[in-house]
Amino acid sequence: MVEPDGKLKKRTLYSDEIREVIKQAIISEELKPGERVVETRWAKKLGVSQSPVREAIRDLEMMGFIENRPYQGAFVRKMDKKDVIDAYYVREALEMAAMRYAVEVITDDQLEDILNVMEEMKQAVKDGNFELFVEKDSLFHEKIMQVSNNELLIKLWNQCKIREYTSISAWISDLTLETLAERHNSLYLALKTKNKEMAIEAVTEHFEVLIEEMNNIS
Amino acid sequence: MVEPDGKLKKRTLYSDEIREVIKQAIISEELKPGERVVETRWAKKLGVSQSPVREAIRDLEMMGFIENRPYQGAFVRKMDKKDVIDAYYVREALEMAAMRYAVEVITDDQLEDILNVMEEMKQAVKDGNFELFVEKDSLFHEKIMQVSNNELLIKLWNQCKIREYTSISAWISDLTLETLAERHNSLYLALKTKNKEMAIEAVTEHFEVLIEEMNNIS
DNA sequence: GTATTAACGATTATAGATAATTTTGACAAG
DNA sequence: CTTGTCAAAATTATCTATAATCGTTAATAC
Repeated sequence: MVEPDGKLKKRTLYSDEIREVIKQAIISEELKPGERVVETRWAKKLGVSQSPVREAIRDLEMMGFIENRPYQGAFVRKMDKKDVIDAYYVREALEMAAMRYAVEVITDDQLEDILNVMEEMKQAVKDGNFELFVEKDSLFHEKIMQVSNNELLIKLWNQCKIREYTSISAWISDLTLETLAERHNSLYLALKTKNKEMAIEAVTEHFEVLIEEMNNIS
Repeated sequence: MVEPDGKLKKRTLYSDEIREVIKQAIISEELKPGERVVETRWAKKLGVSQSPVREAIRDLEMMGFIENRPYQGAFVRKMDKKDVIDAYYVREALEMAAMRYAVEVITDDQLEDILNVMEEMKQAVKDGNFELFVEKDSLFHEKIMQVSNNELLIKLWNQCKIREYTSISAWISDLTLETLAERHNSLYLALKTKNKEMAIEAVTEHFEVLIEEMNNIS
């Protein structure tokens, strides 16, 4: 499988890789909301058979990117304002659960790790690097979730986090990134001081603001 | 497709049906935790091809029944005490979110519906019908979730609810079913009086007790 | 003209066969 | 007795082909 020039040449693509390709197509809006995702088309396009494409589509359905109707096909999920707000409510519940537990068990190493991510996030804002900000923001919350050490919690959280991708770019411009970044301070502070009430307050406020801003778009 | 005797004779099984068959095998412990679920075996056993069995297994993985490792196979998930407690914490978070919203929007019809289910649940206890109790208990909570009108919330809740199946039978005998049934009263009352604080209190207590009892087992 | 049905094309879902990967077990070397 | 190598067996992942289903359009009956 290793060619003379040292490059890897794979015989075929795995369903995981196909999933990522289609996912990127959705995120980049190459595939638009409501549009159909035809198994055979993508199979031909990627030079693979129908089976792994089918699996990829099923995975994307579970992740919330796609809606699947029996014998009718798969469609890129349309996400309206309510969907996004609903997702925020769920995320609030899950991150609240994580934080309540995290303040009791977080280690110094984990605290430092999270602080670093927050600094990188602020730097990304200063540099005006939107992509990097989104990545670091996501990582910041992910680190907190991981402290909870609750596999199921993390799994579900990942499923509702996804829904941001397609919407965030639409409204982020109306906010100053700085404000968003600064808001993570209180989350970090609650963890650092191991203050449960502050943690609850911080999460509540974090999402109140996000939901509020989402409501003001229309 | 309809035979002379009037029975339906299907050409083949759909993956959904296969999923249910395997799920039942897991719940009934015909397939034990840790045991392997071999695609080709089940295909032969059910007289279908590998494809729909594979899909069924993937679905069961998403539902938390099965653990899948690439090129190694699928195994019935082992569920230890921590897994069950973790699931309770997540359920608490999700049901809390649902209740907070439900008290504000619940209609009289929905209230009556929930009351009826609660009565049926208590009746099942009186009759000593364990299976029916579990079904009604599940339905009770499901109805509350539905009031929230948050699709994502319901979807995730369904995923963590599943984890009870395999564990509940192991410890339920140590509790009086009556106590369990009675505990739903405060949940209903909070909804009826549309009292947010009472709702929060009720959910918190409900799961505190469940988690406590889970901890007191082995 | 409208409603109902039949046939077609496109696509999904499954079947049957092949390729890729891991696991197992026998055997040899240390 | 342990470790490592190799081939065979078992199983997963994918490929190709076929069957089932849906949506549409055209034809027919009323």
